[in-house]
Amino acid sequence: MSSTTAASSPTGATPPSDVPPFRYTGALAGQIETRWQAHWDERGTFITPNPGEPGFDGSKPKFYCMDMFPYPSGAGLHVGHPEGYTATDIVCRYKRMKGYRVLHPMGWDAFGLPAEQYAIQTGVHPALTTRRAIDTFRRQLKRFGFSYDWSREIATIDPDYYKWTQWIWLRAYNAWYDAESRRARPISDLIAQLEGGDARVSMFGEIVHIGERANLLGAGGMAFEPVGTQRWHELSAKDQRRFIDEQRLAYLAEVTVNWCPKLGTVLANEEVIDGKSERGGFPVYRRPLRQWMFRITAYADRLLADLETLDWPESTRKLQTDWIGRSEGAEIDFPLVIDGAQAAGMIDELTVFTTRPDTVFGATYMVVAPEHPLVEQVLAVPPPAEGGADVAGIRRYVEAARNRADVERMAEAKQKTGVFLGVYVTNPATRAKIPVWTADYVLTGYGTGAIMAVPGQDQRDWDFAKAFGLPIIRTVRPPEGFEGETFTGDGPAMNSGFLDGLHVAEAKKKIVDWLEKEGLGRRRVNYKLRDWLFSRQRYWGEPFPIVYDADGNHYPVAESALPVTLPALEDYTPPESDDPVPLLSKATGWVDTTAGEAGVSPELLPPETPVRRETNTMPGWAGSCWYYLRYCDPKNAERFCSRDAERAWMLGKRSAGRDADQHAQFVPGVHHLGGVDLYIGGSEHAVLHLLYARFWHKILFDLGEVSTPEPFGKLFHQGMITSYAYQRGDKTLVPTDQVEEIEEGVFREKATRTAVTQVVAKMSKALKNVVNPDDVIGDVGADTFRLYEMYMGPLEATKPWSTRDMVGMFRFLQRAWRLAVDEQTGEPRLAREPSLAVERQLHKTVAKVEHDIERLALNTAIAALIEFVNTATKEAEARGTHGGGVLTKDQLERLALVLAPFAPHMAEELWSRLGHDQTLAYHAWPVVDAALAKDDTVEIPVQVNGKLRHKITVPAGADARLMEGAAMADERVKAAIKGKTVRKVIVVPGRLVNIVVS
RNA sequence: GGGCCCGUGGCGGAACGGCAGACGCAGCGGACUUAAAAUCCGCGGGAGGGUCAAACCUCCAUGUGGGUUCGAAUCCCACCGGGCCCACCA
Repeated sequence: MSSTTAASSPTGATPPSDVPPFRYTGALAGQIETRWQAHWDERGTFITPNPGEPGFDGSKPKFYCMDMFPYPSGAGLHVGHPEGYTATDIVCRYKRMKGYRVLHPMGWDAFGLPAEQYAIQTGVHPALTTRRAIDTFRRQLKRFGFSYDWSREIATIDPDYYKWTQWIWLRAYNAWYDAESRRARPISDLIAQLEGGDARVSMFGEIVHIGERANLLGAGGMAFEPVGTQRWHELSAKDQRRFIDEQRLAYLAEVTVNWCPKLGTVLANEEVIDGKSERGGFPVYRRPLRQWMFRITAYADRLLADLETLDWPESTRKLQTDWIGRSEGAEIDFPLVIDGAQAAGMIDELTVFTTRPDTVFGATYMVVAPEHPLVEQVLAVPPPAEGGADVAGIRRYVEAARNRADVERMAEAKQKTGVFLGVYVTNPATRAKIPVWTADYVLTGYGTGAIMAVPGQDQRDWDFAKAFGLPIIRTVRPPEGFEGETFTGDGPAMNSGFLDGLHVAEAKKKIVDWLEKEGLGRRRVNYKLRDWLFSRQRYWGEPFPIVYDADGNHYPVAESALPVTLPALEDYTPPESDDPVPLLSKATGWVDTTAGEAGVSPELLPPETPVRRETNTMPGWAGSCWYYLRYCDPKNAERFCSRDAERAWMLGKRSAGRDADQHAQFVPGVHHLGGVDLYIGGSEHAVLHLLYARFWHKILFDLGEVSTPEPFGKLFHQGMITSYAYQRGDKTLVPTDQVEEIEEGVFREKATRTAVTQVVAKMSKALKNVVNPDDVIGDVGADTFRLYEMYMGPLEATKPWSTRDMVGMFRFLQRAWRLAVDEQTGEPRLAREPSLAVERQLHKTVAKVEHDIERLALNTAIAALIEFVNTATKEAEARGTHGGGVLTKDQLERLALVLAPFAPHMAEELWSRLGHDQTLAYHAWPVVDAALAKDDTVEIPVQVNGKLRHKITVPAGADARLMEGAAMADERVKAAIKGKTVRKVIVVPGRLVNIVVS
């Protein structure tokens, strides 16, 4: 018996000899469960055929139901894992009985840092430790009796799997985003356009379509022969190559990265929390580095717009919306005041993005990010030292800003820092000459990396202006008596020339119209979302299918040569360096090869060409971006997923309503939103995984590889399972094993005998309040465990684990068992005649369970089952049928069927004891007789002035007149309204009567 | 600093704007037992009245204070408390 379940466990001890042989004990539950699990495994009960395979029935509606696959850690499952898994299992088992063909797979998100860090310590290959962890997870999951199709099991570390991860990446590498048609297209289309002369290249490296309206920056709507563009054939081969490489959806770029020396890798913005690494909490520094990027920004508008079409939690849609961060505003050009010589190609104007163009009259200075090109230019060609420009000071500031960890920057966030660059621009509205500063409160990645500072209307600018004595001009009149600093509310414009008197909205419109007319600016939508940094310096990830020649040009590995397999290393210790060095560079024999060996197409490079492999690897998110597609066809060697299989499982008719997919039909070739029908996982993935996967899916959709625009039609987050913990007066937590309960609800710390209070906290090893699922199942069985976790509360809620409470679910199963099975003989207990009351209750229960499963209210569904069992048990008591049964065979069968999604092992056992030799997994769900599910008469509360006075009993279908009459005729109601004037009578048929008197 | 969510018995939680506390745990009482465990049955928000005991009756109760409504745990506003997320995004 384990230490985690209290001594009060009903079943843990060896049963004494007087326990009936067929009593439902933990031991019997264990026998029943392992027997049925073996049965399902041997018969392949939950193996799901694909189109073209025997047993596939395309006439059934599809239901694709998926869990977020786990990272198999060495520690094994914790109680949080089975929460979501049990919920999906219940829904899947229910849907099968409802006649759906159900796809319910499981796999492993197996690349990741812990295995690599373990390898650094021990030298054991991560593949080995990961395989072991997977075996443990699989064994543990099977013990829960989840109805996964294990024949579809995948792991992201399988070369057969990551071959296709690399393949999809190559598809993105060989694609570009066509802004005209708003979709990704093969890059060969772009080359054909350029070669055919339909498009040109602007001096800013943008594509200009001939005959279309030019989208050239500052071109002012020019058509035909745009100035400053070049014909494709006028470009050198090198420039052509560079241009094409810059257009790719997966592209290489020198970017400022988040470098984490402790982890020995760079991190995506999403992986940096408060300037520290999400994993480990180590400091993160900014470094310029040449890295693989994903052009997710090209999809910002579609990722935003399509959120509306998804049946997702509101909170998650909002998180993604905020992350994408759309804001409408304008770009405004501020020409540089040029005093000295200006060489060709030098910056001569500063363009800023602002959401408040109406405040441009109040722009008294400018700020650029320390990484802004203007800073480089100032350092290279120092301006005249007018106004105290100090080149050495600028250099010092910029260096410091770059090398400072983000944590430090944030700690200092309130204290504004910056230096004057010694240059000026002209405010296009006021024609005033205003100074340009650099400061780290302006971020390089957002907008243009430069701002116009309006201290009167922006608190950050106000703080900066105060710190450096810069002028402040209010451009919106604050309300009477306003005593704050910056005023950000609405009000009439002031000090703003022709805008004066206009409120913010009109002022914005007027100024942008003016700017556009004058060619000084333009309307602009800006997104917070930045391109996705996709390189990591780790070992345990997917290698890129890329090599470099001696000149540093990159070449893709041909699709036919995939996968590029990860080499083994002798030593996993990261290279000693202050700068990011990929771990794979240690595999010198693998890194240095030839184009032919690496599998580069001979059309791109002669096979003997010496090449160096890309040594960065893909981040942990890569494998999870498309695993739901691989499940559809996990063994396909020709394609990541056959088109038939993809359509069979992803394409489905869905309408917007939550429960509206009940009668969905699979119609080949018809275009619906579709995707996974139910995806359950933690809300910690609300932005990262779920945004990345949507992005990959849209690329595949654009390239014609998948048939739906979104991967996950319906998403649901299960809540966290927490635990009780104990808190001292100073709010520190005491490990659970150092606390004793001295009386009901009163706790104290054993060592000090001081009182502690019970609080709810995350389970943690340090607090000694971690529950091991294996122990619990060993005591009470998987069915009880499943019921307990689903009964704890609403699926989405955070709930504390309480082992003590589990006995309730065990007792329920025991009562259900005793209702059906003779504890002495093991024979079914059958009634000859059904009780009408019990029959009615059964219909009600089936209806309630059905309704609740559809809305994922599994706790109340179980409550309904308990009520039925209690009703039937009482009926048995009343009849005195201790030896015989109270339920007929038919009723017991229906009980087994509705119990099956929740406690599948017991349900199968009952089903087989009732004489069936086939599994109930695909048996039809019991039909509800609506007439029987309703009572003949109902009790109706009668209120007087909204206060409950009495109850009356009326026929179920009673109309308002009948109800009012019955209420008025009731003696007690008469007494309550005696001597008063009835003003109004409100009757809600079937619900209540309210008599308003005075 | 901004945003979102949540406050209901001793505990977990029920409750399309319509009987607050379903169901479970813990507790109490009883049955069975030499006894205990297990099991089964019953009782259960608070205060007061009523009764041998019940039934029953009255008032107060969903963090606090307002509001909307015939009627509010539910909708709106403010505050208090707890949690989560984002955070110099111009």
